[in-house]
Amino acid sequence: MTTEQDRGEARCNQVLDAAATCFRQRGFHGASMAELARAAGMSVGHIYHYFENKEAIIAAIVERDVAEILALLDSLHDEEDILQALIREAGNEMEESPCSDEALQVEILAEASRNPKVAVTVHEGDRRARTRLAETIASGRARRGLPPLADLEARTEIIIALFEGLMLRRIRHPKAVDDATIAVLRSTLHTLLET
Amino acid sequence: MTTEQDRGEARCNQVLDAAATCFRQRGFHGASMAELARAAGMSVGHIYHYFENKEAIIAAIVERDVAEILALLDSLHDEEDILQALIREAGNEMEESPCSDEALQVEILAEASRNPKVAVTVHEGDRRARTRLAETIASGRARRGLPPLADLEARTEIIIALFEGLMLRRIRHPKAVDDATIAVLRSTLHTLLET
DNA sequence: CATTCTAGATTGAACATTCATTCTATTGCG
DNA sequence: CGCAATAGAATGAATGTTCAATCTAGAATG
Repeated sequence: MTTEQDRGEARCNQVLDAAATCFRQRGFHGASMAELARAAGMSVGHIYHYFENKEAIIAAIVERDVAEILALLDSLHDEEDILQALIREAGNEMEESPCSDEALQVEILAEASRNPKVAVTVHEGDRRARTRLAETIASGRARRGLPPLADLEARTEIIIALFEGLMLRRIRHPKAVDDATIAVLRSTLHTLLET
Repeated sequence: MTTEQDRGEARCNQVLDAAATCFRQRGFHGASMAELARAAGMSVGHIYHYFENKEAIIAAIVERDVAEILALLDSLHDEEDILQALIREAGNEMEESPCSDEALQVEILAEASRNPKVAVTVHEGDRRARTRLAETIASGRARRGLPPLADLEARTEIIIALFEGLMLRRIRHPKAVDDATIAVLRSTLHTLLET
């Protein structure tokens, strides 16, 4: 039973991995099921053995994305100095090569703006993410012996906005990365996190 | 001749206004030409009298968007205190009702991430926008008697990231608007613009 | 003035293509 | 052998675009 479940799950992931690639390149509605099938190394008809329809695949991709973001936030708890790790990571994120996930992220947001089911997942995922980030920041400050913030949620919101804006910058201005910009970013985060 | 040009332009704008509405609701590739025609009050075939194909309509919408952003930046020059106007406007933007243009903005970015022609327009528009914003900030500081910034471009980049992130927040967390968040936003912008 | 003509504007059905999904036949495995 | 996994052609619907037919408005004519 476990082996069969594993195999089923592996096949689902095979589809989803392929779907993520196709969706990233072509968008949710530009990528056809035929393309997904090719990329997954599976027949078109067989995809429907694992997913009810294309919309179910889209929903699964969105949920996966939410889970990844939450896992990333979780990993911050392992850092000795959480605040420094956040600041460091922001700069590192900015230096990432542009072939990462902003295309898929933007597609998810575009879909959320017009598909109520996706919007629900995105909103719930966001609620959990910002709660977790707020806790993480509070925890990091406590470790540093800094006083609790009265405006913790507000600062969290602005920090998230900044991170999300940086992602968009990678589409609009892919060459934005330089030392000065990273320095301003880190200084801004320092103000938001450590003062 | 002028009247005919005007009529042609009016008809083009009729199509583009309708297209913007349909694209906002359904996305570039979810909205059909039949829907655009209905919304424009024009026959499907006649749209092709004004635009070569659907892609030309998409391109025109993107260019329109770029022009609007640049016009908005231009209007800042009329302010007595440019820096304060920027800070004030940021808070006002945040308070906007969520039925504004983030859906179309995100769709444009999604398209730019996978359509090279749109990407060129978006990149060029961004280059002009950030140049103009940097000049505006420099001008605002000069009016205040503040010293020029060595890291002007870097600060501009982070400010743009923040504005763009706020737009995404309207999709992910539509209820984010409260006084505390606006206060943090304005404080952050104060640091970036006025110190 | 009424009628006719002409050219441009306009329509929407037709067309060819593509799509998401279904379903029958085949394959693989225990 | 029987059942589950799998393939891919078939299906019906939807799409972007074309094009022949029709409409409209203004000029020309008697």
